[in-house]
Amino acid sequence: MPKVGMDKVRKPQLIKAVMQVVDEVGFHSASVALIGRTANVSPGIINHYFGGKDGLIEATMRSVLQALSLSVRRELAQTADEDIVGRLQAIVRGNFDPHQLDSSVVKTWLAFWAYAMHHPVLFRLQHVNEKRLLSHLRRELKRVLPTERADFVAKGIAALIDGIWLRGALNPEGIDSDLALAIITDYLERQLPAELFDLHQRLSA
Amino acid sequence: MPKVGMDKVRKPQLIKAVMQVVDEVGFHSASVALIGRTANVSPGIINHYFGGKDGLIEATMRSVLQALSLSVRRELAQTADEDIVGRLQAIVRGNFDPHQLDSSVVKTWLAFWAYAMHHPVLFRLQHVNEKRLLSHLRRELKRVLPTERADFVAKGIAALIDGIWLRGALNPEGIDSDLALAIITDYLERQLPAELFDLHQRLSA
Amino acid sequence: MPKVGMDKVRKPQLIKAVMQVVDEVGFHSASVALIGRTANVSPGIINHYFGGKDGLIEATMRSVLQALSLSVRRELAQTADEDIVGRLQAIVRGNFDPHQLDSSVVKTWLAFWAYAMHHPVLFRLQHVNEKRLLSHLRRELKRVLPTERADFVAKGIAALIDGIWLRGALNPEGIDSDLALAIITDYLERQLPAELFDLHQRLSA
Amino acid sequence: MPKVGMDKVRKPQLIKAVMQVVDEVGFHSASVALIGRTANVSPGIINHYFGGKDGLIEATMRSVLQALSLSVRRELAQTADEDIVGRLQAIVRGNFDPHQLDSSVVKTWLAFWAYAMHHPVLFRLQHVNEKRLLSHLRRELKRVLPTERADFVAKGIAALIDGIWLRGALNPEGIDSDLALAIITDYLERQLPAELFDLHQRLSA
DNA sequence: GATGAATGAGCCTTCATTCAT
DNA sequence: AATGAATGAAGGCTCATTCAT
Repeated sequence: MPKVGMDKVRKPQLIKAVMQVVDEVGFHSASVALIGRTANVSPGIINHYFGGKDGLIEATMRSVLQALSLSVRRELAQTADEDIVGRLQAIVRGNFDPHQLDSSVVKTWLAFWAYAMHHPVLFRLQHVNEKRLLSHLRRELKRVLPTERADFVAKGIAALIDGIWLRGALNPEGIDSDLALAIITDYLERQLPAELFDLHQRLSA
Repeated sequence: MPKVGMDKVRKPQLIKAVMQVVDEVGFHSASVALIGRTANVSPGIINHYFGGKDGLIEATMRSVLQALSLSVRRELAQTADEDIVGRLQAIVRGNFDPHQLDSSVVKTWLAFWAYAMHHPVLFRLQHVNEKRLLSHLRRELKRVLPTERADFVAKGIAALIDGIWLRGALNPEGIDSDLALAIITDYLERQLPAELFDLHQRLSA
Repeated sequence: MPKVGMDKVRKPQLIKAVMQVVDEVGFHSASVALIGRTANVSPGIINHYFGGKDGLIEATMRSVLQALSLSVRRELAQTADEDIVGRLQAIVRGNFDPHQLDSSVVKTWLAFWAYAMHHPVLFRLQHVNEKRLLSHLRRELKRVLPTERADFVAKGIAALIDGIWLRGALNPEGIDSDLALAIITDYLERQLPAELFDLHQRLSA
Repeated sequence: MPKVGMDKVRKPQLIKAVMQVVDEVGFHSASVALIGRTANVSPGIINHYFGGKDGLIEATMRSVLQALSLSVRRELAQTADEDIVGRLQAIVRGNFDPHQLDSSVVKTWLAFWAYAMHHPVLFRLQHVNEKRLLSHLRRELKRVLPTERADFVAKGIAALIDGIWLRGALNPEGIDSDLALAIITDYLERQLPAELFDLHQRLSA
């Protein structure tokens, strides 16, 4: 009697194990045997569900990307459409979601970037993700800035998000999401009309 | 007597080969056999000069870090001490030196970050490097901003530098150093007194 | 489900292959590749079962030691407790058991000794073995000789056993176990009271 | 101006280094690089003087064999021809010469035996050595015992010599040459006419 | 669906040997 | 005579993958 729907159980279980192993020993030491042991399954099963190690790696990367995308969309969904400052901050908060700051997720991201450089599928995935952040930011900024300026500021905010994230990831003290929000809000205050902040104040109250 | 002083020739030759291989096939496929072949030497020589693959990797990382440090110092040396804006821009230019934007260097940096997470020696090296950027920025900013504010702005600039660099590295179109300078100069203009820019104008003329 | 209980099959199979290879090409040429080929398994399996070549070597040495110990105990078990001469001869016969004279076993012993000098674990194993022979001999001799004399004679018999064995191992004509028994029995006749031999005669009849 | 007669200096120097290295790290870890370093010469020189590692090993073995032969001959030369017991003891003393009990010599012997099993040249050398001991013993014994008996006793003495030597080599407490002489003298007393010992007493006085 | 024994290619490393100097 | 840089084959080991159960 074969258990049905084991996909739903095994796949996330293994993806989580990959991140845990990457956290503990690094991507370069993440063997199928170790991942299997961490997930309490046999190494052979990875082939069964993912068609090989590469499939598992790819699925893990997709999972990380989706989690980020979900975080941002969840934050945006909770913010009024008129509150442009709030929406920009929501995008920032989504990128600094506690889950994204988890050690295993952070290390998986770092490994992901290095790995993606030589893996067309992952590279494209990552590029889509990168453009999505920019597109989210631009959408809001265009409502209050000329297109060209909106592009410019969007790139600034995106750089601040990724830069703060990266520097925190490489720092023993970790990522300080409050400081991230403070730096980026300060940036916004100097780029956007003051009225938007008054509006934001009123809507948040 | 055998050839002497080959250290000076072989070590840079092998370090360069590492970066070339990382560029071509990725860090995870950079075997000593391939590195040796790329450098036109036998694989065994790596042990002779670096005591093993790890020694070569470490030496490569140190080389990359030193090159960056040198770029920044070179740019700073060419800028007048009174020209605070110019000095901040020099730091930015140093970080976006053409050599740092070379594909093989970019990929080595990415690999370096992921690898350093699980390699205490490299982690410390990388951390020193990270703090140095902040310290360079802070030194200039403190001359015109209150300490606390200088710290805050230094973190912003550092984040912009690393963020723009990272996003460019992950982008098929590469890193646009002119745009980087524009974004960061724009940031500075909104953080620093206008007189500093007038002074900069005069000194650069 | 995969085949279970292969330990019981593979381990002795590989240990036997080690001895065969040592016999054929010598300890210094016994590579895991050759051992694997001899056992008709892949070289990787040695890691699976023994954790590495050293583990296999160690297991082989233990096996050789245990076989010797077993031979002696088997011979002793077949001899009446009162028949002291018979028991001493049983110990000798155990040491010259046909299995111990097999070319592959002989060469493994020789390699073992040289190797054990620089391998603490094996050295201790070998030392325990060496003391056990002495202890077996002493136990019987003390029943008919003063303690000090029993010690002295035990050392003589042990030396004769090992000396005859060694000289036979290094001799193209091999080990002559009948001669061994004759030489040692002659030694005993000159060290022990004649009545013991009369008793032995009667009990053997 | 090439130095002449360096053979006389370099060869013994390297042979000694082999034994020292075998003592320190074991035969299986005695690389030419390590031997060269120990002898304070470059690794390449081994080829120059011995035509390769094997030549050096072979020369070392020959050296060990010759030293033993010399020890025995030296002891015999100091003993009166009529003193048969004394001459037999001289042979024993030669075999337990302090130089033969040196740790590096002991370990070289052990390695030698294991290695000789698969090296025809060394095997023959070692066999000649083995026969020489027997022949020395037999020559003396035949003067007082029937041929067949002399053969038998010679084998007993040879076995005692090698057995005591081997057991001492494998024992952390080392080889006790006084005990060796005591055990073998005891053996002789029970195999040879008492008058020979009286004669020995008188001649030694 | 799941196991883990088994494979064999590929890795890093060691090492005897060669050779330009 | 002597060096030691350089080679490249061979070693032990790791690991993704396969497959009988």
